[in-house]
Amino acid sequence: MGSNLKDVAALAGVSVKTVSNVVNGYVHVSAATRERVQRAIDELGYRPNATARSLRSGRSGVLALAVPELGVPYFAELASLVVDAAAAHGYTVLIDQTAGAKDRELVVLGGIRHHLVDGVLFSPLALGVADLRRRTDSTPMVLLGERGLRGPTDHVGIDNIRAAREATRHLAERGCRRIAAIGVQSVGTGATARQRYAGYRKGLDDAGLDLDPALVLPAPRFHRAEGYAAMASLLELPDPPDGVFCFNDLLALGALRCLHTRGVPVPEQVALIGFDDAEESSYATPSLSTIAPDKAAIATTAVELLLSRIRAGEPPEAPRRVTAGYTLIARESSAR
Amino acid sequence: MGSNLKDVAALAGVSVKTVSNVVNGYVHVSAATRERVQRAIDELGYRPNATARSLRSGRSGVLALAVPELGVPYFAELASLVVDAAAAHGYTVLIDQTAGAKDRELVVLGGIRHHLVDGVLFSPLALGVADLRRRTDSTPMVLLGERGLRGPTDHVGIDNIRAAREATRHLAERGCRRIAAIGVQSVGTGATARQRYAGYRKGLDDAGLDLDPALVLPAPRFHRAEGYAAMASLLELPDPPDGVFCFNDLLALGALRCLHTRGVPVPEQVALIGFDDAEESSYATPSLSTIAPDKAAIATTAVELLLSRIRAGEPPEAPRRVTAGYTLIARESSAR
DNA sequence: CTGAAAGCGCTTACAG
DNA sequence: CTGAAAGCGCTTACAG
Repeated sequence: MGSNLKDVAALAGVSVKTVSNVVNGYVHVSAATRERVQRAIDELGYRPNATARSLRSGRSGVLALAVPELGVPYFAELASLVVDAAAAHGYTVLIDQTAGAKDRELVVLGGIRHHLVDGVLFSPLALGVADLRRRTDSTPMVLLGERGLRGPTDHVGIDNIRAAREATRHLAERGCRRIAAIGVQSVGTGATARQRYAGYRKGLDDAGLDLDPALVLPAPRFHRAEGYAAMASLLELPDPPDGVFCFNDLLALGALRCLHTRGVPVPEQVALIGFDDAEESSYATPSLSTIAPDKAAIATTAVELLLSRIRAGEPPEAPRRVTAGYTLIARESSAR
Repeated sequence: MGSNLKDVAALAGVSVKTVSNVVNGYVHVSAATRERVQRAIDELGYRPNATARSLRSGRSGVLALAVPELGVPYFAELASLVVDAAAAHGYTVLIDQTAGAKDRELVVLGGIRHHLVDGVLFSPLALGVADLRRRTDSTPMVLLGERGLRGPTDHVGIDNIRAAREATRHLAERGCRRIAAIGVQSVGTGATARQRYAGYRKGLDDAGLDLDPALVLPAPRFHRAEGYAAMASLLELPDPPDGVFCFNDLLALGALRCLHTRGVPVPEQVALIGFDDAEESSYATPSLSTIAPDKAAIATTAVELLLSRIRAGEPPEAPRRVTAGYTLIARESSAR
């Protein structure tokens, strides 16, 4: 260990440049030289120093992915796809968890490990457009997920409003008249929740149903336990819902468990639909209807957008916004 | 953007060394100088170049975590804990997915991004002790998970054999007489599966039950679909099992869904226990009994072991093996 | 097809 | 308390 280009060059009796050429697979090296160099490399156990390489070249081959938490299946699945998509282009991914906390998201905006990261993929929860505008760090960045489209940054996500509207209408078409929503979030944050709520209201409208504020429950973290608790309080209402649109699958799975515990038949008495299509949703009993964003497309598109920014040396070009597709998957939880 | 120490030094009218001192928070800088430098830093928007810093210092502050796939909840939860544990020490984590494929695990052994990674946390599936012995890369490495303890590498995991034995006995104590196992894997790979199988056999012994090879089913990837399929074939046996020990929770969740679909009451007719304690297991209906490894302890211990190796400049010290704890959590799926 | 030299941006002894 | 210089290990023009 510890050998460098110079050692290899000395042993092979060539210049450093020639060794570099061999290591990087350049064409114009004679076969004999190449072999001699290769032998020296093997003998010394030489490994190129990625740090030195990236200091010189200005590229590290590392992307950062900042998400709220890997413990949430949606982000874990997305991370898995991003890591694979990046690997396909020779890039490695470094993970940053923000817990969706504003201060930690601002740190990401400020830039993590400058010059050690060629670009940033970011799924913010708490940040607003104003924060994005205030950003001074110039590392190329692409936003992931379902946000408002008016920011100054490249972005790939799905049309949340349309998808949520469709989910709500789906329940109405199955005969639900009192459709609850679980997952609204406080003002100033939660663009995702805000959009899904907007879609929910439009869906109600489409179906000629009135909004009942008693049926709209918050869930700051989109966790299972919040879905459980929200469902429990909905069931205590004098006039409980006959359908529930949960803003993500974890909330729906929590709600489902609550309904089981209380002996409420699903979908007969209460129908359920979620959002995200976590893998576990199709194994629940009853299996969970949901909106399935095209996560693979989101991941590959985001990586490609980012790499094109990196290669372009980021001109002050207009932000690009890509809308990925989604599918409504009707399963047992809304089959009636 | 693009300013460096030299620019800052010029603007502040001091030497590069002094700027470096201020940036790194050294004590022996006069307040006046410090402030002048800080002003120049702010004015230029100077950000230290992490790459140059690590080339010079020999430390990058980056750890690699290599796991089969983030899509599996156990690894996602572990990754989440590792990222947080590393962050607590000022380290960032880069993710490598191996899919549990031997060739890709060998790449990890060979070393990823040399010198850009200070140390490696590795959860191998296909590698054997022989592969570990053959390793020549000298980047500090710690193995994660539940493997044989005889390798040449630092390791932290739980006592799989004991835990699996306990799980099996748990079913026997609940009155199960024909206990199946889902999750055995082919020879040469799958130390985890092998150990859990060994524990299963001991558990049967403890309970005075005979091993019935017809009740032992393979599952190469530990995925939900495999659990479903294995359960389906177990139900077709002339003499089906009355209890099933699944080698992880995903298998158990797949089996559970199969039992629901076939109308088999759980735990009355078939009791079930899993392994890992994925968060979703406590929300299943019935909730899933399982072995809960102390994942937080595994993550923090592994990070600490690795950092101590990195700081020590890795002497050829004997490998350290840490056994983390676990709990058997009895839930509804085995309550009878 | 190959070589000698400069330099990426920092930190680290070495002086003073 | 501060400065001038060397060097971490590469790659990149520039020559030949």
